[in-house]
Amino acid sequence: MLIKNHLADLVKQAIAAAQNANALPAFPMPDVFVERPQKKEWGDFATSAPLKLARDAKRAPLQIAQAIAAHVPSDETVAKVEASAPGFVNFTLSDAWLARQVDAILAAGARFGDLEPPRRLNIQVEHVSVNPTGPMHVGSGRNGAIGDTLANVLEAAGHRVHREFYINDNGSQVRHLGESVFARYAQALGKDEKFPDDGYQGAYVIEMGKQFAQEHTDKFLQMPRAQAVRELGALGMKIVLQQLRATLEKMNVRFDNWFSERSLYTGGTFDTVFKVLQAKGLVVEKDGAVWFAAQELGEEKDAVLIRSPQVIADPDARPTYLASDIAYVWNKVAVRKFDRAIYVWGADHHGDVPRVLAAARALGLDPARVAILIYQFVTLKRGGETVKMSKRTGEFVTLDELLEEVGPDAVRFMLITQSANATIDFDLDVAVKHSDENPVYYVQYAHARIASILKKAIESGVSSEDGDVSLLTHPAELELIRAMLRLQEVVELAANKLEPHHLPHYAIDLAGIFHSFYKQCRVVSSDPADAAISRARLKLVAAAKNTLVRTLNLIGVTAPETM
RNA sequence: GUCCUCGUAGCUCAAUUGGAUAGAGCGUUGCCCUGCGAAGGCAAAGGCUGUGGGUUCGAGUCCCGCCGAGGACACCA
Repeated sequence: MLIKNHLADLVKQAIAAAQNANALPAFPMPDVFVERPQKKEWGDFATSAPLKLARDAKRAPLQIAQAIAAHVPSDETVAKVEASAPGFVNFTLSDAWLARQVDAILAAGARFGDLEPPRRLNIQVEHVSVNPTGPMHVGSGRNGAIGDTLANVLEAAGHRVHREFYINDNGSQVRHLGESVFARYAQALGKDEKFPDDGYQGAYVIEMGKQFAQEHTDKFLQMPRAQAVRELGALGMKIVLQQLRATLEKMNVRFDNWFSERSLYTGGTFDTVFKVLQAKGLVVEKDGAVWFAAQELGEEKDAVLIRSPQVIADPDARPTYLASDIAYVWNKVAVRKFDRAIYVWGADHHGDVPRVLAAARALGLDPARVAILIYQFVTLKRGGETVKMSKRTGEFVTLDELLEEVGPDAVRFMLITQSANATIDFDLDVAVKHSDENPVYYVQYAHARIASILKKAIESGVSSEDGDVSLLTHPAELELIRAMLRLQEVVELAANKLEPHHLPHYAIDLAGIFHSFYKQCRVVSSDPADAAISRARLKLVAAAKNTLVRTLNLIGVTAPETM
């Protein structure tokens, strides 16, 4: 159980006890929240409950705080309870209890920081899901960093998590890719084929054209053009998907499943949801197209589900992305029965959120089971100027290039450190030049330092065996323990609010507190008189390493032994 | 024009259901390595939280107006 929840219980007990003793008047038991105060003088935890109770209790807040403080039952975790103006109750944790937590952290090992949720949920995190038409750009990298870290955190919070990449293999983008590959392929064979105006101009398409010309000679020129475009598009997409997978793995992003959009049609899911919507009168035909009557559900306007034959000749290509999205949400929630389906979408899709949620409602799905996390864009700057990015023109900095220049750990850390709803301004010159000063190295350095201490201890024949943690009484030692114990709260916060950015901030804090401890407290000592404290501190340092490793793993970056 | 996100130290960003004197990193200035990794520590300077109102015991956080940045408003995805 989280300490703050335990303390909240103590506060409730104190309120009841104070009421029994007539120190407080009768009023219904409120919800009590305990939080971290800003100042050390205010202890480890505080509650502002007295301020909130003032009205109901018809007493001055400070008076209520004093009554509560006086009736908090004694508890092994708490050393001091104080009422403080204007109406807080402050808790200071017991030094002895804190010291004991070092053994607890070591015992928890790789599972330290895990929570036990009231109910273990099946959660799907679908993220990245970039069109498989070319190399990833940095924005999609942000998507992957957010999605994967979130998935890690939800697992730590005690849930079962399924990571999925949604392959847009049914849209016009893939057709454009096929057209582009076809043109490059024909050109590679010396044919004067016009490159489509809206084609993908990147060099990777030229490469594919050459490759296919070599592998298949003129096979695709011998078949009907439409068929060749389709088959080359499929081949091209396969290659792009392999590249995407490779790029994502560099960033430590992996998926349990790669889900085909097309399968929503071939597998009959779309037909099913279409009939459900039809039965509810939410499907209308207009101007030759089939529309989703979103207005009936309070949305601003209707949206096309299936385009008219006049606009798109190929029947397979007529459904819009919205048609797929509706079938997909049904597949996630109704068919695969995920308790929660989390989407990670870029800001350019935020306008689609209400329609998907409306569709979920229309299909009788609980909208609370669907969460769509929107993140803002990443803008790159180089030489003081914004780097414009467009896949069509092929002018963009790829994620691969960034990973190459800056390094996977730094990229992932930077993409996750900022809250999703803030845009990221990424100065490439600075990122490359000052990469040594990236916060991720600050954290990793703390880890490497600990690894070095542990190595030194082995060389010096000092062991943590039988280390007595009750000897850990130095303020810097206790400060470090306090910092380690915050991990669970950070996991809870990040999981509840779907805000993975809290993790790197915590990691920086923890590393800083470790560095400060290191400066103040000698761990491995050659003085025989220090033998006992050395053993205890080795335990402390091992616990700190455990905590750093866990935090870095959650963020998805490595914890190097040496740097 | 309507909607979404954002505006906090010189720069990049935090700030846990609205809580106490708004915090880090980088940069700047000054200290600290002849015992565990100086990719480090300690200290200083730096703020009317874009702006004007409002809500209340209390607002960076909630509401309204204005200014500024990015995004969305297709039979594109």
